[in-house]
Amino acid sequence: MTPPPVRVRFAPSPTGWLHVGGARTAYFNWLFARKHHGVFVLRIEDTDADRSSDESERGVLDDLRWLGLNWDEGPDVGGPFAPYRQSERLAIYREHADRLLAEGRAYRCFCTDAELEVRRAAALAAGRPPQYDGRCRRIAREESAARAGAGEPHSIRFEVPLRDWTLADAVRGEVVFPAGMVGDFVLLRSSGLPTYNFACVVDDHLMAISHVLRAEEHLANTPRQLMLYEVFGWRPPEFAHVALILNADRTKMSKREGEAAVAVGDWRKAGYVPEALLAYLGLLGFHPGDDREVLAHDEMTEAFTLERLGKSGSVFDPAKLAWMNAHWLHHASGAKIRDWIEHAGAGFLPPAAAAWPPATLERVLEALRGNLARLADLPGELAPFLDEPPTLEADARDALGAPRAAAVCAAAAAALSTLAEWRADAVKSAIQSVAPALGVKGRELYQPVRAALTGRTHGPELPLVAELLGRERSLARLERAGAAGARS
RNA sequence: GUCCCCAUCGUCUAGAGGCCCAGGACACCGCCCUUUCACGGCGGUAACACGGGUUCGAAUCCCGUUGGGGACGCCA
Repeated sequence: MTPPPVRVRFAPSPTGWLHVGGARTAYFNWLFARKHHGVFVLRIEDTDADRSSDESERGVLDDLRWLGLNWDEGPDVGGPFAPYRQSERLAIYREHADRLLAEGRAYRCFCTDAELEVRRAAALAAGRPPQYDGRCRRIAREESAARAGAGEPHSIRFEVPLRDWTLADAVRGEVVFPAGMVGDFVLLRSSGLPTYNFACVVDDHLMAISHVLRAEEHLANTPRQLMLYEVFGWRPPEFAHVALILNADRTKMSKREGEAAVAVGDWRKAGYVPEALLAYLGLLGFHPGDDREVLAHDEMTEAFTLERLGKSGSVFDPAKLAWMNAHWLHHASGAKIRDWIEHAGAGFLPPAAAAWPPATLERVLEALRGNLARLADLPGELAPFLDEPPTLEADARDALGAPRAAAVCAAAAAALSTLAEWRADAVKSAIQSVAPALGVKGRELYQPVRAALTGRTHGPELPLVAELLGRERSLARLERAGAAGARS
């Protein structure tokens, strides 16, 4: 028997922003699809009418696009199993619920929220599992139909078979859920909207999903889903439950005071690049099997297997993410960084720099990349190339105030003004040529020059900076520093 | 409370009975490179939760304890 084609899905609920845990789940699914030349489906689980919003859906899709996790089928691009928004599939769920009702595998429940809440609280207080007691099971079919016909609000509950359920999970192995673990659960709410477990199973089956990779918090849902696959006579997909991403105190990662940002959008706004975020996330709970610590998408695709997913939760470490981001920036070409700026939102690039010819911008970015940890550092690092005169930092003011600083700058300006060609190597020799006459070298020579040229005492290699600054600006800045010293 | 899951350096992890008095990465600390900040290179501190088994031999297998987490909803 040939295995079914690989079809995986990411199924966010549009009730907020995209969470880094969701991003990782989406990434794993995307990788798995790529690896097996399968299909990556995006399905919107907007069955919680109160909490779902169009704005949130747009935000989640936008973050996924920013991450570069493109989907083959979804609400915006369509596909053979459309629609991909659960709120547009209500008739399908109703039809399947009716089928179970007719077959006697489900029943109408007329209990109200208030009643259920009271019983839940009582059960908890008495130390019993807070599950539904199944009382509406006993309502006769005729009475049930009559009450429904009279318009009495009701939900449809699944009649849970009392037996053990075994899940063969790709990550956890065989997991047995003992009988009685779950009570009769709701399939269709009184509002007509389906619940998660029901809609999920119906859709996964109808959309021919072959593998479900999702967070471990859904592990306990799986027996419910297995029950539904069985009553419908459907073959369940393969399941792989990925361990959670945790806060520093090892609780499930959530937005809290003093914790790392959980929203993908927050990292985006902070100037992180999508490849770096995914490279970091991809190694939380997954290991490629060798000592590589930074993997690009192609390498991850190649390495990715369900067997190499870990079982225990992983604490999210912002310091390592920061390192990962800096690493990507340090190794990127100027063109790549320009790409990121364009793609990640142009907000990080000062307008004056955006107006440069692309080639100029790329050269400057390539010179600066070693000093960039985040795209948000761009305005600061570009400032010496934009401000005229450059803003003097405190250290730079001190460097220019040093005994021979003004003389060095004046001499450097004189030497540089004779250069035939304005290139980094020539600039370097010219600067060095003034050293013997003034009796300075090393820091004493370079620091005043750097301070005069950039307003700072640190930054990329000095001759390169001078080359990028250009002859006019460099000479003007050095002459100004030299003259300032002469006056004092 | 009940059920399920998990347990190696501070953190991410390698490790599928001898290759491990435990390897890599981040962070931290030294040193080197360097005009500076970074980058890079070299080195260092730092872990098998505990107790019983099984075995010639256990981080690795089994049992228990402890700890942590997740789930138990007309949320997903």
